[in-house]
Amino acid sequence: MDGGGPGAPPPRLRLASFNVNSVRQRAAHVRRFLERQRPDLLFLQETRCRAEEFPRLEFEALGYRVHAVGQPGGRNGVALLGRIPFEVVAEALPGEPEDGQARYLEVETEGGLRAGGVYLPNGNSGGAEGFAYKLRWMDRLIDLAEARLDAFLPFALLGDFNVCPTGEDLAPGALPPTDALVSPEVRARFRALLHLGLTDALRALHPHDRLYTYWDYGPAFEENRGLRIDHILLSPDLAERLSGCGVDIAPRVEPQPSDHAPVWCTLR
DNA sequence: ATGGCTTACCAAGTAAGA
Repeated sequence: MDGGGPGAPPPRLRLASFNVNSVRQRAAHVRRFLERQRPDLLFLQETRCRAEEFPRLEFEALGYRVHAVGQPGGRNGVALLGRIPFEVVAEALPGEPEDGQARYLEVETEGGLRAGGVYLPNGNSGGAEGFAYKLRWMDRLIDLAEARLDAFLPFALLGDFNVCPTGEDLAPGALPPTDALVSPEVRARFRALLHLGLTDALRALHPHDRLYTYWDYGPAFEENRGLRIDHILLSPDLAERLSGCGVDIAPRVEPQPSDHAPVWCTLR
């Protein structure tokens, strides 16, 4: 039923992504999410610890393999928790050898799936150079996605893209029009990813819903003044298999939450 | 249009997040 021999259908997969805003502060939220949803792959962003500081044991106890990519200083950080075997293909986005920021992790799973976890620069800090870094990072991501699609790999990108793709993807007035999350150059680069042939999974299944994945700390959540900045992008063959996709707000309702909520999808 | 939160730095006040 679930994989196996020649001609067998590929197994059903659940993929998810969660910006945790410190995995050491949010380990219990992640554990409850894993227990409830049992994703096959969960990409984390803003883990904010070195790899050796990652609280791997409590996830391994739930049957997950853990691979963390961190950096000194308590910034950034990405990781993968996987219930299926995987091999790490990349621990950084190619194209800028001096880039020491822990923002990308790519794996190949047992079933031949290529999946990349993304923590795209915010672009509002660091002045002009901070914004230029965001644009360069997106150009590098476009180059990488093009190469993966040219190779006809079943390919998925999941993570915090720090982009509201359209005006439908943020509450009215939630951001000033000059913000780096809604800038025309940033949105153009996000569209360039889609034009390569990637599908925005959440919008594919919920084209007109008011869906957010981030709400500022404070009254923003109860007022539903949010942003849709966490995304799952699927190559054409994976998009054909897309059977469900959503935002899980349960971890955002729990005490001491991350400011983001997880996004997930199911592939038949 | 921001920091009114939150976090990591590490012990007081920054910097970053979005």
